[in-house]
Amino acid sequence: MTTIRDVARAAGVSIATVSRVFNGNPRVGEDTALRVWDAAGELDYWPNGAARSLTTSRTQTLGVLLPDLYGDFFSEVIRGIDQAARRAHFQILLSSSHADPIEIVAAARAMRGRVDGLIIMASDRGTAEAVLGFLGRQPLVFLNPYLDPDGCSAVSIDNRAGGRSAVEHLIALGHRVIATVRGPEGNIDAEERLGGYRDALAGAGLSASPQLELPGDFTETAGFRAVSGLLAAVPRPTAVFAANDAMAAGLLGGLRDAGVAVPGEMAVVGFDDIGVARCLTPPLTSVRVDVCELGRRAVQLLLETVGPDGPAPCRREVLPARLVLRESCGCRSRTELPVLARGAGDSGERDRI
Amino acid sequence: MTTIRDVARAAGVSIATVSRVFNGNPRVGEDTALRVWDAAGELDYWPNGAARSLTTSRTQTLGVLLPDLYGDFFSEVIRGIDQAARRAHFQILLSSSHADPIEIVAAARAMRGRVDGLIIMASDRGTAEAVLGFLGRQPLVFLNPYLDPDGCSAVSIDNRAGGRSAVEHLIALGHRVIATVRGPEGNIDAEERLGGYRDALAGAGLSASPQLELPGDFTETAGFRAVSGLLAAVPRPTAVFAANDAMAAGLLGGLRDAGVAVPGEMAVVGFDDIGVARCLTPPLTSVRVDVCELGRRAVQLLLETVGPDGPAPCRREVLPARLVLRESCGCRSRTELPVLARGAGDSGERDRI
DNA sequence: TTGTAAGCGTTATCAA
DNA sequence: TTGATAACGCTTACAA
Repeated sequence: MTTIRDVARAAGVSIATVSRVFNGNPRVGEDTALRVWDAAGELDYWPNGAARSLTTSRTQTLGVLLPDLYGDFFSEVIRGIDQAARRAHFQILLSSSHADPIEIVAAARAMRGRVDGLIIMASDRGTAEAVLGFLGRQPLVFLNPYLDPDGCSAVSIDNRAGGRSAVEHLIALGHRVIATVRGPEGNIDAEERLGGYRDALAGAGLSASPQLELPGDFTETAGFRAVSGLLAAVPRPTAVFAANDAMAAGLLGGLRDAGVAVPGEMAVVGFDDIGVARCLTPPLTSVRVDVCELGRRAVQLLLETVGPDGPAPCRREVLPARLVLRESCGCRSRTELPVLARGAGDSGERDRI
Repeated sequence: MTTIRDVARAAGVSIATVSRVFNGNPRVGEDTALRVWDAAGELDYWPNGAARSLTTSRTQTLGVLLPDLYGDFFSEVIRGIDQAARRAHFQILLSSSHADPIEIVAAARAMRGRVDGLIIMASDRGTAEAVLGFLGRQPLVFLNPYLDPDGCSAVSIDNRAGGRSAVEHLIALGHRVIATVRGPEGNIDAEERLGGYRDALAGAGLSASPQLELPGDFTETAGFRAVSGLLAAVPRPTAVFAANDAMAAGLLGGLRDAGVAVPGEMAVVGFDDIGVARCLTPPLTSVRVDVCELGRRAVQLLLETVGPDGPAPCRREVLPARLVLRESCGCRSRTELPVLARGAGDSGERDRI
């Protein structure tokens, strides 16, 4: 491994000068700088990150701790984080698939001295508490709706409003018995979405009922499995709100297999608006959230905190969630909005399309 | 920030002793060790990673460089890498969404001194070449079918065989005019899958034709858009092989909107077997690949290389791709295999279910 | 069993 | 504009 010393020797200067050149210090002679760049190129030298961060006590790295997350949601968060971090010349140290507080705290501890700050998504309240307790005072942004307002910053999605708008729409369409498929027990986002569902029912004077709140875990299979409970409920629901699109997709599959017409006999609404939502049959009405932006904002907030201006005051941001109407809720006929045309019109909203 | 010195002072020992305790060195008195742990706990001390890696010249970190990747594929690769890395007490420094060789090489360079090795997925051959050229001799595993057999290790999916088996199945079902929707231009996996398609046609004495090889970019929208070309081809194809499931989903959506019966008038096969494949209408026949395992194997190979036994010989591994039959290819009627039952039976093969 | 001290590859503070 | 040199926080011979 070539070090700064090798370059200094080759260029006939001191290591201080080489360091200056690589840090863009203007007080270096032009020809000297050129000699240094040449030597460095020749020797294929690049400053050692560990050594650099030891002296500067800045790592240019953000730690990212995520729970056990699947599919599009995960990739989009990371994409957003990665984009924003790279733009600011930060790297990201990732640790995902954490099941419990112990694991996530251990992972955070192992990042000591390697990161300038942490972005943490706690799957449930217990984890969030544990993290706050153990991690004391280091720059930290939660990817959660939550918490002690002045403990740290947080960005979240307006899950509650999103869930409410979905169910309110179903109510506006005339549905009176509306079921939901819940996310994992204890999951904060899932709880908020459920809260939105209940809010909407309460707002319309409809009563909630345990038999209408079917268990789920965010997987397609959970959606499939929920179908039997859905059809067994008395009175039988005419609409169902799934806490995410994977489960909504499972519902659509299961309902098709059971011979139940959607939206005729059962309206379905999902949450997340994943890419395949409009490819399902019928195209899935869902609540769109900009998960990528969620990641970007988290980085933004964290960089404000670790920035040169010293610790900025904590902030909380909530990103909107917007209902996207398609055919699975029965609000529009297919002929009104051919999918091909819609795909084109949507393109500005979804960068992957 | 508390350092080893603070702990030494508090415990009344030298810094060497503290270091020994934290490194599990057995030559430390039992009571001394206890005092050190106490002091460390009290002061909330944990060794600084940067400093540690500077002395040991080991970072316990793996660099991961990925191209612009979407959805389930991305999350699963990371999941696999993360799992295997954590098990070996390694962290991962991630940089994704790289569009071109310049970017990926720059990102790799910025990781100097911060990682013990690199896992790189090059989207196209140009990138792979560039990486090999610039990164010279540091432990490196490609997540690609590829390359200079003794330059470095590589793990890949048997895209070619997977594509071939999908198309051979269509041929066995009697289809004679079979189209494909290609992945992004230059993408290695996409090219291999296309190669498999062509192999199968050639093997059956069927002729390939440019008008049957529709352009695509791995997005649902590309699938939607491919429908018009598909239906315009003369003679009209009776089956289509999509280079990934997102595009296959788009095809299903587009064909439904166009009023073309699947599989009756058009059989459809995808690639990847993403979670929602069986929720589509009709359930999508696809080629299953264990993407998570791909990530795990990459870590395994890399750890062999950076391991204490010195640089192991380079290895190449190819993971199998297996056709999963569902209804979109018309090979089975729905009543034969109710989806609910299949979901249960499949559970051993797919950990998320 | 414990302590002293020499690095590891940088940056940054002095002088020159 | 440059060069010595002292940190940075840790590991690890080598001594005691």
